[in-house]
Amino acid sequence: MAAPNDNPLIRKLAYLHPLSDLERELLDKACSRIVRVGPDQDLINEGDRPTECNLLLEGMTCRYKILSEGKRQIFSFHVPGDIYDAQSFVMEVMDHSVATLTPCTIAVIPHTTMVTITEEHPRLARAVWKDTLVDASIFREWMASIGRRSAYQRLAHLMCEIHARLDAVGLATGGRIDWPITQSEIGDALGLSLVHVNRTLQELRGAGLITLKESKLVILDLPGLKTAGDFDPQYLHMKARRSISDRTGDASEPRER
Amino acid sequence: MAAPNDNPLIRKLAYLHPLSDLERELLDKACSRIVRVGPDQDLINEGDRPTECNLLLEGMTCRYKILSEGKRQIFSFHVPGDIYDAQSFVMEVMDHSVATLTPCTIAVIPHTTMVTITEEHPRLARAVWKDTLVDASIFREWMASIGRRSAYQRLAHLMCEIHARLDAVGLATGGRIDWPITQSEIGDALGLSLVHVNRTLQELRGAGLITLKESKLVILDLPGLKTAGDFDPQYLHMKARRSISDRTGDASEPRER
DNA sequence: CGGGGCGTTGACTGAGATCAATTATGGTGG
DNA sequence: CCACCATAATTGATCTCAGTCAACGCCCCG
Repeated sequence: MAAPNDNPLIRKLAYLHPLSDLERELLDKACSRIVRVGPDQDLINEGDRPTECNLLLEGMTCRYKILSEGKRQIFSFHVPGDIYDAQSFVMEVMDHSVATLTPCTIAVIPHTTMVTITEEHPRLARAVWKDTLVDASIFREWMASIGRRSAYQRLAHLMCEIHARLDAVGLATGGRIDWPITQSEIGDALGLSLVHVNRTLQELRGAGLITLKESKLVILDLPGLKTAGDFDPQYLHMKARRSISDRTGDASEPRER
Repeated sequence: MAAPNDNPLIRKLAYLHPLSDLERELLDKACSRIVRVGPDQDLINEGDRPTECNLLLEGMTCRYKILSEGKRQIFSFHVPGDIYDAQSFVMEVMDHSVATLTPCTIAVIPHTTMVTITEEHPRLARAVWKDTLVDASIFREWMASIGRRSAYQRLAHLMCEIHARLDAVGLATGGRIDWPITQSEIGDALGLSLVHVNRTLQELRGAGLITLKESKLVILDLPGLKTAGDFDPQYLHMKARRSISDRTGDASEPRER
């Protein structure tokens, strides 16, 4: 966890916004404490007043809220490089919760450090701000999915998104990605019942677009899946055209898991 | 449009985040050019690369996206005091459009001004940042509505939200607010068909919760409507308990349309 | 080897969509 | 002041996608 380019946050922010060496170093130093957490653990709860931000280094988390009547809505899934609670740095009280889906490795950044860094380095503040705005853009796209797309489209769209985001941090091997999300969680994310998710998944399999078993999703036909999901990655605001896995000169050592 | 406290943005930001007199003055100066626009006009389109931000002073606007198949999803409605395109200052390309619902008065703030102000006044930057995060929180709540609430709950929830936000800038007279939103627009915001919106509105009327005609919404039973809509205003991150309309010293002239 | 989590399947139900008119309503021009 | 037109609201009939209920199988783990 030492060399700046190892840090997936830096990789991602640099992707959104150019960073100087000084800025990279600052960011890297900010991540002092590293924590490991098991699966299905709450990291933050609605109503909390956090004093630190968390950067996901490994694993997957989700944000959610429990409504009255016990229904759950999942707002987003998070991949390495995401500060899934950046908002806590600006807003006092959490209006939703965050939980792990898998075992996770998390870097902790005290708010005090965030304040110092962002007040002294406005460009860095903008980079983090931009990251929170990309979040908001993703929320909007999900809203559009839930509000106006069919179950089949929603599933396909979600898969394309997760694939694109994992690919951006080098965690997609071709169309193959980790998929630790249960059908019940997919349902709560997409506003569907678990039964209907199951049936829709089978449609996607039947159409030859995907394979999904043992928490591994293989996208057999990415263009087909994008079409099926009405997926246009513009809302993710990723600049580069080539996926990170294409770049050979980048010298971030390819690490196997 | 001269005296700082006339500016609904300053009123709202101060509401979120304490501001110094210097900061208030800076913000007020930033709003140089004032524009008037008619109803049902696009202000910004998906794909645009704006060079200025817009502060809504009067009227109501919405953000939306047209999906393939021509379906529309409305992401939010905006009331005076909202910088409905603050994100354009940080992200180059618009991923959605903005349109007026009513005739609007808008203050234009060049990005260059925004950059100067926010880089020199990090606290102001945080105030605007916070505003964009409240936006994101609202998106999440809408997502929860569309994904997990019934049509009846969604309608009630939306009405409570618009009421709360208008009240926060002094534009609610008791339970009475302007409601320039057509049933078709409600449908596109809440993921419902226009026909079903109509029927659900009649249920709300029948339950004695509201009255709605001639673009005026009267909430007859606010606690009842909140219960019906599962509405908890925490997600709006408003600090004050009292509504602005309670404050008598504020002297914002009651203006008829 | 028993139990809990996850996935799968079938049968039935229902909230909300769609289709198709019909009726206000609010301008607009004569 | 009134005819006219477009937009918005309303209503009825029908259909369908997705939810609910209820089993059952699989697999991992204690």
